[in-house]
Amino acid sequence: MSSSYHHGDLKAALLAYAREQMEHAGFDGLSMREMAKAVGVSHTAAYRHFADKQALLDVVATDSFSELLELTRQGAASAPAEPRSRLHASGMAYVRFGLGAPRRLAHMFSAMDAPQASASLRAAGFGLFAFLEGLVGAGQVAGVFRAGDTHQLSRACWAMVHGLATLPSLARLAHSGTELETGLRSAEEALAVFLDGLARM
Amino acid sequence: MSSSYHHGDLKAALLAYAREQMEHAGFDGLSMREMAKAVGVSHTAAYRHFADKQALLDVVATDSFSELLELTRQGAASAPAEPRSRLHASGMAYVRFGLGAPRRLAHMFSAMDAPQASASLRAAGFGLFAFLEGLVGAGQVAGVFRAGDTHQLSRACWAMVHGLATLPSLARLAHSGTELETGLRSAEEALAVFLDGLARM
DNA sequence: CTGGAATGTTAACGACGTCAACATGAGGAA
DNA sequence: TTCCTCATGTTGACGTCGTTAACATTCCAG
Repeated sequence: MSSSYHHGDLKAALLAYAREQMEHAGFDGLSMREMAKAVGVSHTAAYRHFADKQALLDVVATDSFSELLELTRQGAASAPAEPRSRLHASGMAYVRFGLGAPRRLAHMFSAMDAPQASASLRAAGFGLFAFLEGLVGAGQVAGVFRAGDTHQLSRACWAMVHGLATLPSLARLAHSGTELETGLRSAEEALAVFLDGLARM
Repeated sequence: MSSSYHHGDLKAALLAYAREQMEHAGFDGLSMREMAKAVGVSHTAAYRHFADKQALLDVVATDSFSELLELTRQGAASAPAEPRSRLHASGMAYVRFGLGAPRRLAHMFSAMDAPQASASLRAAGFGLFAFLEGLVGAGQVAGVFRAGDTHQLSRACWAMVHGLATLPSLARLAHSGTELETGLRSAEEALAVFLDGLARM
């Protein structure tokens, strides 16, 4: 029967495995050879679909940016149609993503600030920022956010949210119990502080 | 003469080289073998001073936490003796460190959230947080910061600052010119927003 | 002065990323 | 159908890496 000399959908299988294992892998943990074996194919098979390891991981990062954009969009959409609530909701969606997939989030950014980052990866990251900038700008137009350079304020906002999503390594350090719940409660409070500052004075 | 069978201060030389090269190294770039060669010693010599590569990098991270604590301390000390100014100054010192050594900062946190992180590494990270928490608490006692769980507020504060220090990968993405200057200006504004929110209402 | 203890070297092993050469199969052209 | 071609997968090899074991050299305490 030789059910499979050709795997059928090797590319997708590799991406799925990489995305899933990225959290469990100790450091870089996942090697080309191990991924190939896990998917039931011989090492170097992946090279028919990806130029090298970096290219594969870049695609994971790109897809993850799209996923995160979608999550923040849904967050905003499911909130009251009012700037502060929308920004809050999409920020919390971002934080939830980060708490659920911390290593993947870290990888997304470490992949993006590499000089060889692909155009599509950069575009995906920029798309996420653009969405956020739209939310901030809308609040300014509505007169409920402070005036000022929208780009700068949006960067500040991203930094706040990204810090909250990224930092909970420290929650573990600070002897907290339930990691996820603690992280979310902290994020709620921090965002409130920031948004109070963002409000027009 | 055999000027050097024994290097003299191999441990320090390795740490210095690793700290210095961490920024230039592409990915993990720096290998045990390459570091040994650069320092003028044969591979495996490092194993007389460090259990393994992770141990060496953990020491770099630990030292960097101490360095960062010292910088934030100096920042606070050189500011007007008033809570907001002190918090602002030490936050900016943190951001400056992050803009100057982005990969090292990233490494510090990736090292710390590893399960095998050494006790001294965790202690160094916690010391930095404790210092920040002291600044926030002082502001609350003085009545100029909003009331609330000091621990939570401090986490929020750290997240803000850490995001600002970490994110400028995006500045590059957002077609900014001078990376460092832009990052610092953004950080100034973002911190102002956050601190306005932190102020007692 | 001398014999460990500290430090450094050489040689080797297995795992890794990647390339080149080869094998297999799917699908269109005759 | 038959055959050809190209996409896909495999095997084998090379150089590099982290790490260990066995050996060499130097320092220092007795």
